[in-house]
Formats: sequence, C-alpha cells, structure tokens
Amino acid sequence: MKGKKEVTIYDIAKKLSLATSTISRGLKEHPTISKKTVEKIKKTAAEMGYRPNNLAASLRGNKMKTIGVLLPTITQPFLSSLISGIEEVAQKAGYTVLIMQSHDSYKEEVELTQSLYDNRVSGVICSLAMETKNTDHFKRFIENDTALVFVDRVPKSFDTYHVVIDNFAAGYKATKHLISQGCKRIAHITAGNEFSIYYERKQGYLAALEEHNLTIDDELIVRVDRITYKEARKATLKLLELQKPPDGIFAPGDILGVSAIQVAEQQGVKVPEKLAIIGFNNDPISSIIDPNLSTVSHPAFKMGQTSAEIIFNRLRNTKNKSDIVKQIAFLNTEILVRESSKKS
Amino acid sequence: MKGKKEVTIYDIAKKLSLATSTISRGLKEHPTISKKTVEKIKKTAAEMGYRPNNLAASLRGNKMKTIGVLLPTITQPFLSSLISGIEEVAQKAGYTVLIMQSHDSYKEEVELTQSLYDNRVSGVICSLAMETKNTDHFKRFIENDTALVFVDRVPKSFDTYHVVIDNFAAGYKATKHLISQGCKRIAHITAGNEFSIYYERKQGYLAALEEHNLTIDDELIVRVDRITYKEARKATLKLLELQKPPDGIFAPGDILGVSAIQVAEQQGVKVPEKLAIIGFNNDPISSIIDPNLSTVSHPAFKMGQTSAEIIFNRLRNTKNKSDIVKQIAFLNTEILVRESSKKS
DNA sequence: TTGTATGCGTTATCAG
DNA sequence: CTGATAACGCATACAA
Repeated sequence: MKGKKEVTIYDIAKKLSLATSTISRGLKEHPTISKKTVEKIKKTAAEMGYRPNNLAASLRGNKMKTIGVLLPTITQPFLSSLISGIEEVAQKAGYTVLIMQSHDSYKEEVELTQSLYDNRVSGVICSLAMETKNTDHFKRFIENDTALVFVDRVPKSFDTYHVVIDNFAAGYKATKHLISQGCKRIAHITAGNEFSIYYERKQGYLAALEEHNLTIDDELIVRVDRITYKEARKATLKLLELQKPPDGIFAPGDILGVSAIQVAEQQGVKVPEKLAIIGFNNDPISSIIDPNLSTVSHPAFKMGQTSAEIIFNRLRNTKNKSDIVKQIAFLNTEILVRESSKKS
Repeated sequence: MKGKKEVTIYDIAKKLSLATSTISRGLKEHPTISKKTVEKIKKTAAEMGYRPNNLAASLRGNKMKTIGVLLPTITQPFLSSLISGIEEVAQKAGYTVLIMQSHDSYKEEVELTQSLYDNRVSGVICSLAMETKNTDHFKRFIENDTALVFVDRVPKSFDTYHVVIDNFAAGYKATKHLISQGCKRIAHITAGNEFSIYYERKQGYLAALEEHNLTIDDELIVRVDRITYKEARKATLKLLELQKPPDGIFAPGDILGVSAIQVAEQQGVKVPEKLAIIGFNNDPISSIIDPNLSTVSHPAFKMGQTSAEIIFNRLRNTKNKSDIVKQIAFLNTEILVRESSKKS
C-alpha cells in the first residue's frame, strides 16, 4: 500500500560502501571530499532517484529554509505583487515561501503567527492586519532569532526592520497635487485606526491643506470600515450629497478612487472638471478605467524584493544580529497624473 | 548571542517528573492520559512557553502538514482567488500552504516540483505552466503517496484528481451567446498549445460556429503569446484592421476582453453596437470597465476549496488510495451577460 | 495510566 | 580525505 520507500543517504552509502557522512558531504560538494568521490556520489544519487529530505536537515538547525509571509489578504493587486517580489528573491536563495492571510483579523494574525513559529521558519515578512494594535505576538520571533521584517503596514513601536513608503509624504504630495489643479474643497476617505497607513496619509492630507490655508472641514473626511467598492460607493455618495460638495477627492486607495469616479459619473458630476480625483497604489484598474485615475505609485514588487533581501542579509550575518534594533527602508513614491485630476 | 533555547517536551517532562511520552500524549489529549495529567501538562507547557516543533513531529511521518501550491503566477485575480479558497480549507484543517510560481515556464515548474518534494509536503495542488507538455515530473508525488490535484490547467494524460470547468462547453456557450445576439463574423483570440484550456475553449467556439452554419474564417482567429494587455491590444488591432472586420469577439480571458473593448473604442468602433465582446473569468475589471464586459464566470475560489477538500479527503482515507486512479470534478460556469454584448 | 527505548534522515564533531 | 557516532525534538511500540 505504501509508496516506495524513500532513497536516503544511507542507501547510497551502502551501495557505494562509503559512510553516510561522506555522502552527506559529497552531495554538498564539501571541499574535503575528493572530486572523484563527489562525482561518484552525485551520479549514484541521481541514478537511485535520491532527493534530500529538507525536514531532516532542518531539524538539526531548528529552522526550515522557509520564509513566512503574513498578509491581510492576497487577492489584492498590491499584495500579490508584493508576494511576487518576495518569491523571486526567495527562490533565488533556495528558500520557499509560506503564505498566510490574516483577513485583517487580529485573532487570525495571532494564530497564524504561532503556526509560522511552529513551522520554524527562518524569517517572517508581515503586513499587519487592519485590526492589529498590539504586536506582542511577534516578540517570539525576535527571541528565537527569526528574521522579522514588517512591510507597508508596520507597527508603531516595534524595533525591527521596516519596509515602507512615506505615507505622510505621499498623502501630502497627492493633496498638494489636487491643490495645484485648483481644488479648494478637497475631501478625503480614511480607514483603519491611528496605527494604520491611512492615518499617516490623512496626516499628510491635513498638512497640505494647512500649508495652503485651506480650511479643514470635518464633513469632508469620511471613513470606511473596509476597503471595498461597496463601502467606497457609500462614502463617495455621502460626499456628493453634501450641501457644499467637494471639488476634489484624495482617495488613499485605487479601489476607493475608482469607485469615486464611477459614483461621480453616475451622479452626473464631471470628472475631472467638477471633481478631481486621485487614488493610491497604481493598481491595474487605475489605468483601465475611463477617465484614467491619477494615483500614487506604490512600488509593491520592489517592496517585496527589499523585504526578502533584508531577511537574507540578516540571515547571513549571524554576528551583528543584535546591533541593529531598528531599520527603516523608505521606498520612493510618485504622483502619476492622469485624466481624473487634470483640471488645468 | 543565540536566542533563548527552545522549550521542548523534555523540559516539561523534567519539570513535572513525567516521561516525555506522557507529555507528548498529554499535549494531544490522548485518551489514555488522565484528565488531571493532561491539564497539568497543558498548563505547564503554556507557562513555560512551549511551542511544538512541527519539523520534528513531521520527520517521523516523513510529511509536513503543508500543501504545496504550484501556479503560473499569483498576480492574477483568478489565481489569487483560487489560492484564497485553498488557504481557507487548509487553515481549517491545520495545514499550511506553500506557494510557488512557475511563471508559465516548464523549467521552473520542474524545479519547483522538486523543491516541493524536498520539503515533503502532504499534498500538491497545481495548475500547469503554459509551456508544459510533459508531466513526468509529477510522477514522483504519486510514488511517494503525496496527494496530487491538478486544477484549471490540467494535463491531458495524467491519472489523478482534476478540478476544472468544462472549457469546451464554456467556449461553446460564450460563442453561442454572441450568435444569439446576431453576430455573424465572430473572432476569437487564442493562446497556448494543444494541451491548454485555451485550446478547449477554441474547440467550443468552433463547434458553436459549425452548429450554426457560420463559416470558420481562419483570419478571425488570432493568437497571443502571453495573456497581457499589450499582446491583446495588438491582437484586437489586427482583427479590426481586417478587410472584413468581425462583429463579435470571444476573448477567452477578461484581460483580452477588456483590451478589446478599449482598442475598439479608441478606433471608433462602437461596443456592442458594431462589435459585441465577451470575456472569460469574471475578473473584477470586467464589471468596472465601461461598457461592462460580458464574461463567463469562473468559480475560482470554489475551485480552490474543492481542490483542497479533495486533498484532505485523500489524506484521510489512506486505505483506498489506489482505488481511484482518476477523478474529475467539473465546476459550473455561467454566462454573465453585461453591456459589451447586448445587441438586442 | 504512565514509562522506556528507539527511530525518523541528516549533519556536525571528533577520530582515524 | 573518509568513517563512526551523537544529536536534533517528537511519537510510537512495547513494557510495566
């Protein structure tokens, strides 16, 4: 009933009348093994259909050659690109990628964190769930010498590696762009708690308004519970129904921005003439929708690569691991001006 | 310099003056251990910060509680939904998900297959790379008793579980829909080799034409090398520039369909009046683009769930593993009629 | 109900 | 350059 028994280095050893240790070393081209022997071992191994057992190998070092990736969701262009970036770097390094979705739930995040730990991954790359405020569940990784990198949605007060964009600056730039197009009443859609990227973006938005002496009107700032088309639709509608509707919207996500465009058109509000809109992320839809959505480029793939590279650097230098307690990599963002915000 | 040493069942045993085997059993609530002892063990384990080592546990059974997922890419709505479905089921079953991207390359697929094997995953869910014709690299899983399920892009001649939609029927239905809207010259965009889902869809398209006595015009069938907006644009342009351009396009993917809509509009060809278009997959963009793209629903999430369920069923019933050599689950598809194809 | 002993496949250490 | 052996952490067969 069982499948064929596995070929182990022991089998190879027996066949070649060598010690298992020699086989083990030969397979890894250890310098102390003669060329000839190495070749012989490799040849025989291939013939016998030998395949290493990463499990057994990892048991000694107590770590799998695996990077755990913990994200809110993966069905989002930005995040799947991020994974792609991680994957590319990991694959080259001979590591595999374990992916988990927190669905923006704190509870799930905590559980998955444990699962990752139980699997003894070498490193963890995480973007926090929207709900998450306390990040104590990550401490175990530090104590255990597991490389830890937070990306995009990072905790405020956790000393480790962060890969982010400057959300404040991006929000500021986006808002300023709308102002430069002549907008006077700029609305904003926000989400999450005070630890979230959306909070930062909002701060940037507020700063830009202040700098240009535009009054900050609370009714122009609406909140969504989740980033969905439906929620965004409601939010936009609310804005358009105001006594004094906005002439610009800074939507901190393209889903929100696209929704805004659609609702506006449905309501007969011309974009960008009557209402300029800028989104965030540069999702594929942003350049498909008509009018094209201006947006802020978010280097997702690059962020993934960078995160993974940090992990591997950290893994390589076992020495100075405790030297750096915190390091933040800021990646560049750019305002992509497209049709939805071109008034001038 | 090292992190704290790990707490093992041995440490717990020492602390409680019990045998490691008792601890091991107590942790899993083995019936032969007294309630009291179980509780005591669990409490102490928690206090000491014990976390199981899946590596060690798996080494005995020679399999990790992990499902390997091998896909062409993950940055595609259809595939990331599929993963989501797999993830959900796996998470409930206490399994983790290892994800790899073949980037539609045969070579990468073979390598990743090995990597999956080396990690001793319990099951593999795979959607084949576009390039792949030979699937011998999957045989090892069968021999090794690793549950194997192919999903969506499945091999022609491999006896194992398949989870698919009826691509022929879907292609037939989509084409028939266009015919019912009065189209006489229906174009088609195709891709991949004769083992691909696109081939099946094309066959369905051809069958529908034949059934309705529409002449099959080779110049109406164009081929793209990869499913990208750019490629699709070129293909559509080619069609529109024909002496006798088509009055309908069956695009076997929403990316292709969306591109077709855009190119048509740019060229001043009214959709659907002059050109009816239907896509495939029901990607998010299909209902965002204006006019909305008619499409064929592809139950991605469901396919993921089904694939995972098959894996776990198979894993549970170790007995009759060789009884079923091949089993195909066909999931339902539906024509979603939207603006882009509504002539009548 | 609990304890003892052993093995899973590999690698590191220490000998030769 | 190669060999013997212990160890990684856990789970099981067999004893008690």
